[in-house]
Amino acid sequence: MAGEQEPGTRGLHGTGAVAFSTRGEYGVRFMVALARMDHGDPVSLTDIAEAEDLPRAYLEQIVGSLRDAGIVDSARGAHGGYRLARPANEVRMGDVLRALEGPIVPMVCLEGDGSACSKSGNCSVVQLWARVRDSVSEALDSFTLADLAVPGAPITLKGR
Amino acid sequence: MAGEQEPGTRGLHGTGAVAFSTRGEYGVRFMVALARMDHGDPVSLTDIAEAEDLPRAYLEQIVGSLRDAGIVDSARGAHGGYRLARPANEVRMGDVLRALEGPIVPMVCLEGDGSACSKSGNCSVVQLWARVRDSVSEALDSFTLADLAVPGAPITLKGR
DNA sequence: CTCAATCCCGATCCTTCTTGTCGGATATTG
DNA sequence: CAATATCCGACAAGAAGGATCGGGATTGAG
Repeated sequence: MAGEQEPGTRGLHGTGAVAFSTRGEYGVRFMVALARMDHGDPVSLTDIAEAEDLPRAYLEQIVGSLRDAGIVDSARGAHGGYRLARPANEVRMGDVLRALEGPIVPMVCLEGDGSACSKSGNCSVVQLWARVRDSVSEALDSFTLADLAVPGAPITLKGR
Repeated sequence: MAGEQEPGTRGLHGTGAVAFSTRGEYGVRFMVALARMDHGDPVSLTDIAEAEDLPRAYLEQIVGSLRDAGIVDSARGAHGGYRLARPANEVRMGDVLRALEGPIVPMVCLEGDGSACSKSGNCSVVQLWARVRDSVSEALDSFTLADLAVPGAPITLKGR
């Protein structure tokens, strides 16, 4: 019996700036668990939710984003469940996080094509936000799912 | 002139993940404006709020954090206002953002000394979040206020 | 065919955070 | 003292986050 969780009990994840929400946390934990449990047959959401002690119904919503992004495949019906759409070492964590949380956009003025900023062109501050955005993307993409799913493996750093 | 702004109208800044709030945006814009206007005498909040078209009362709260962090000095009374506590080229933007938004903590398990994570030690995912945190800090600290406050923007088209 | 196991999907709900506003207290200058 | 500022705490509307719920659609097994 995974203890019932009350709504809005947890608050935001990460007390300060640049925080990912539980979508990011739960989704990543789901992916890691799936990568470990995926041996060919689909793994059911219930199994993963229990293994990771996550609210099943909520996780269902989150995994929908991963499916829509083509990161996992789903199979309906009895003995259905989820599988990795690609080998774990071909799944960049940046793709996972972007699917879960949307684009990495630290400030409005970087949205879309950048036309949102009225003073585009002579605004020097935008370079700061752009640098942050690129740094986060690089950091996330320097990990693959395989890096996180292997139990005892030392993390080998790529890039940088 | 400065049109009244209604509460909660704007929403979060940055549509996706890793977004800074308006505290970060307004605070940085305040700092840049102050750096440009600071010629020895204190600059009043009203002047800066008007120049940047920001809600004055709200900005007042935000600037309080900068004062508490020792990033700006304040002078009360007539002809009072704010001054940079240090030269602009000694003010790292990381310090500014941390003062405004709190510590850079992408995920709860990194809070404080890291003891918040129950499975600390054998959790490989924490390294992902730590990398993100460090990347953001480095990116922010690679800029000083002087980099942003210079009038001729760095990368815009070069005039003469 | 029926049934159980699953994924799928929309609606709803409560809480917390964000984004302000307001009114007054306090300090400083002239 | 009067004018000008910063300082400070309380409060409020709205958005976003974090889930729960109920049912619908699919599939495999007996």
